[in-house]
Amino acid sequence: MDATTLLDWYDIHHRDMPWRVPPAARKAGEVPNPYHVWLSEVMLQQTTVAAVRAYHTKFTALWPTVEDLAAADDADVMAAWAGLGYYARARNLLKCAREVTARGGFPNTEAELLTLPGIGPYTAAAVASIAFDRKATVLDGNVERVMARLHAIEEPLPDSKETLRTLAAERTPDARPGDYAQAVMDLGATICTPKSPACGICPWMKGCAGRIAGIAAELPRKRPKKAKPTRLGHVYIARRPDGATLMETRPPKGLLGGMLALPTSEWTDAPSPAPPLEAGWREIGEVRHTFTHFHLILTVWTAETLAAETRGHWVDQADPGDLPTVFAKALRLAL
DNA sequence: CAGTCGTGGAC
DNA sequence: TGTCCAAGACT
Repeated sequence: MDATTLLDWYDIHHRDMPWRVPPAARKAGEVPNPYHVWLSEVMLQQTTVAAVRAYHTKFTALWPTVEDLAAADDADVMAAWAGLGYYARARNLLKCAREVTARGGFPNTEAELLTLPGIGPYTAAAVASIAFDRKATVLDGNVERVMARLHAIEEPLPDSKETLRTLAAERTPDARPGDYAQAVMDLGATICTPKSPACGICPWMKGCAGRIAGIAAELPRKRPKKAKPTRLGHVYIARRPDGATLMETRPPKGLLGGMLALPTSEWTDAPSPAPPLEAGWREIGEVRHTFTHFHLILTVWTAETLAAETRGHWVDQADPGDLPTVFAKALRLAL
């Protein structure tokens, strides 16, 4: 029921990831690459390991060092991030890479890391511990869940967050803080899962108050969420005879900010007017997509050519892979 | 502080 | 099909 028990479990059940140094290699003196660790932690924010793997591999191949990333074109980085979601992360990733490069490398303390763009309390603790072996307590969704169950905390999130943070800090060991941080999160991801936790094989089952009380699977409690509204709009795919597609770069802030996109109408609660048919627009179907806080239904229109575009620019080889998913869906419908 | 900000997989 | 949710940050 202590950190050593968990580290023993981690030594056996460690999961390989492209950015990780396995515990055996770390004990032999191998040091993590801070750039790889930072990149992985930003990508992993609210995102599954399965989704991150390919993107992490792609990014380190395109930009092997943080200096390479700092020198990249914004549009190339946004295109490479397309499909991973939460695009403010990509914008902050570039800002952070440029700051780190300007100051000659990553800072190696939690407090200094916290001052960088896109690095909040979780990521600062994760990079400090994993990349630099500093004692720091990570508090992510996994750790919140594990602590809530171990101590049978019934107060709902987010009210209980600071209590959970204190409990997590009390358990953090002086030795192997990086491995420990990854071990707690792995425990949450593989054993202490949100639904039907595998308490029977948990290295911390002895003394878990939530398991003993029979309420582990119900924790952590959470305040009810708001319902998602549905918004409606139109998306326009204009193609030239040579195959070029009219696209635009979205404004630098807000939803899908800075991303390459197809032109659309406003997205409203009530249906908006269809485009004038004399302009040659043809309806080819609809696309449904759900964002974090609303559903979206877009009517998809195509036209062979427009006399003169009023906005955007022509892209010769439109690639759905360079677009946020909602636009990739619409483009695939037209192709 | 509560709202904003994506996506795909699990159930 | 709908709901939940994943290694959160920013405003």
